[in-house]
Amino acid sequence: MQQNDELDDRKVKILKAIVANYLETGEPVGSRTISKYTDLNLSSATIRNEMADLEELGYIIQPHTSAGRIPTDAGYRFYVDSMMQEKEETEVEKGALLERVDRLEVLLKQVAKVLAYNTQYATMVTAPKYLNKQIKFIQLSQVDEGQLVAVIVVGDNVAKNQLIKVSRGLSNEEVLKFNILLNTFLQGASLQDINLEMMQTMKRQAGEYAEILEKIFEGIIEAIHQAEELEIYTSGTSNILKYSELGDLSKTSALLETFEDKKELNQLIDETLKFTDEEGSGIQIYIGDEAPVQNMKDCSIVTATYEMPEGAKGTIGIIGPKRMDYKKVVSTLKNLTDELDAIFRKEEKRGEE
Amino acid sequence: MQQNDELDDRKVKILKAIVANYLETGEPVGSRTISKYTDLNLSSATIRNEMADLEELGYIIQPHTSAGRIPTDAGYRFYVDSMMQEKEETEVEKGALLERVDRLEVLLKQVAKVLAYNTQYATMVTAPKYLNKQIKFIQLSQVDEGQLVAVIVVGDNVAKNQLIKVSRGLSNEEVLKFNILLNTFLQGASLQDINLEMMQTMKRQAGEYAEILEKIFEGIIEAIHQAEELEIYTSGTSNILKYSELGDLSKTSALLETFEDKKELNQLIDETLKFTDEEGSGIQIYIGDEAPVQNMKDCSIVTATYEMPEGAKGTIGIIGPKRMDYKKVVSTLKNLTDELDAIFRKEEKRGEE
DNA sequence: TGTTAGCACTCAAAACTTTCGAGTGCTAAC
DNA sequence: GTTAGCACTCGAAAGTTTTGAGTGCTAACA
Repeated sequence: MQQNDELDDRKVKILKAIVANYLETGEPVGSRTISKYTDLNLSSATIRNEMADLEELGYIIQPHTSAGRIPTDAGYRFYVDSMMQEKEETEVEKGALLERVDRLEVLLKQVAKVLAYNTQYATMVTAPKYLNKQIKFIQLSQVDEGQLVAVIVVGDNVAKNQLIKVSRGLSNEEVLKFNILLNTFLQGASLQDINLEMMQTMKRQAGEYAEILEKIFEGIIEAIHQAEELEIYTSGTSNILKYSELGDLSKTSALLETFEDKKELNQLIDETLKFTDEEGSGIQIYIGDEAPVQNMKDCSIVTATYEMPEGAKGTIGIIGPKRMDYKKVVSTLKNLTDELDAIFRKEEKRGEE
Repeated sequence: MQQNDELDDRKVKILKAIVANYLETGEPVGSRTISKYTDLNLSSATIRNEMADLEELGYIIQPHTSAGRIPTDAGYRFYVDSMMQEKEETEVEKGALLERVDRLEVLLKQVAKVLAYNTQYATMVTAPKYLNKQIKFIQLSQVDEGQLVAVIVVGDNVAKNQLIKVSRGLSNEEVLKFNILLNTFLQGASLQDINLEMMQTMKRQAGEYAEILEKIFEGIIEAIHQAEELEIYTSGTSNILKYSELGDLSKTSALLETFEDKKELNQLIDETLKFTDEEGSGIQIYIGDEAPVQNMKDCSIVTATYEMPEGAKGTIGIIGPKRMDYKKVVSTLKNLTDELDAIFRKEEKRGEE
């Protein structure tokens, strides 16, 4: 059992018992309950004394006189920390969670869904963040008289196309010339290389085709966006209703909006990716005020990081009430990232054959 | 003023007043209120008699003895019908709702957002449903050693690409051969033409490249999906909390799920597109049980159809409480579709230059 | 000195009661 | 046909009582 500067073994045991009990029941827990709940064989009076100490130390609090105690954020934090140290692998039914799917997008949506279903909380999953953002390939082709398609491959995995309408058909020769121009300037260019000056130079050289070029640029800019801006998939947002202490409608509403808008979730993801190297498991827990998103101050967030063979990293997170089943959530999350890793490794092998 | 088989002018006037008043206040409306509210100059007692008749006819109902009356679905329906007949153009602030954007997807997301913001209800917008679903163009190119990209253009507006990893690089010649094979079989093919038999034949001809072909097929299948399966953009779902008679958490939750899952919304869209040709305005209103989606039985739905120059049609809808500001919603919706139409027309001209 | 039994006290939640008033239906008179 | 008047209904709001879980303190005990 871990030691703590201010907590002796007995207090630790009692605190844990309080938090565990509160997680289970959701009711403030009283001294008598703990007296029976633990194997300490202490009377309720003794527990009361200890509880008074724990309250003074800021780990638990009384919602009102004559009620039991509930954990403060610090109390939750203590509980979670010691839980993570113990690392007792709570076995959750494993495997077969994910169907085999081919497209990353579909897979990730499924991950979010499965996780939401298993935990009954709101979940989010981000696509992996690619690091290599060079333009690898760019090609213009004629679909038919008056319509062109530009294909741009950015980095290792993002391909983007842009349909372009033109007033007249181009000859094969013209298309070829165009492709040479594009490749000369853009192939291998890193995205920040593409600036206004370069665009101007290209336009000059393109002469009468400047207009088409303009549209291709649009396509490129979008491809950049897609490569940079993380896709975020959410699921189970309606679960928020189930745990949000109903009554405070405006907070619930704000939280739902955060999920709909998704922009704010980026903050959360940046935060998680920052810490991902340090710890092995890559699992992080934010309790209450620790959350980097304002609207989640009343929630707890558990996140995990997964990694693709190429090194791209993504985040999986669940957002629930502070009073959540941390053990189950953590182990479910672990399983899921393991499964993901397995799928990616298989995928890689398949590609190499 | 319209005539009705069972309602004389006075009853019509009273019914309308009841509905209008209830929409405003949300409170059951009593006889005294109506007596003052209308210009009929009748005492509350007379109104009471009329109200008793209207109740018997099923247009209004008393939530409990000693309360005022509220409209039934039939009452709402009557009100909405006569409102739509009158066609009084309630002027809502017009124009400048939509920023100019280039990509359809971005535009439609914005439409959903703007509408949600203006009405404070939940909204959904679908991408236009294209009718022409032939494969128009298909091309394979080599990105680099070991990676190919296949581009498939379906119909007029959907381009799809698929990255394909292969174990060895292909020569230019090989790529060329491949393209000839693909185009021979697939170009101009309507999507239902592509069947197992065709795939088998192609695979035989492809010989050692069968594996690559397999992946291209995957890409095609996805392109089909994307062309067929409507993208649905939703916004303002958190507004549901604001009007859902709070207390019935499970219904609210179910409704939120419907919006998250989106699959069920398809039913609604199919329904709206069916009726779109008949009426000029293309605006339809579903009240309560009229809704084709189970979870919306307690809501009203107002939908409008917009049309792209090529004839593709899409749906815009708002989902709110039965007690919604129909006039405002209808005119906002009209404005928005008008604006959309304008944008598309401009777009078309731009392309033709 | 740490533990415990006992007791007075607190206070939210639940259950019950009272009051209030908006609204009704009916009847009789205009 | 319309209206004034009146007894009646019943939900909502406000107030009251009861209940019981839980506390803190004190005094006694090992």
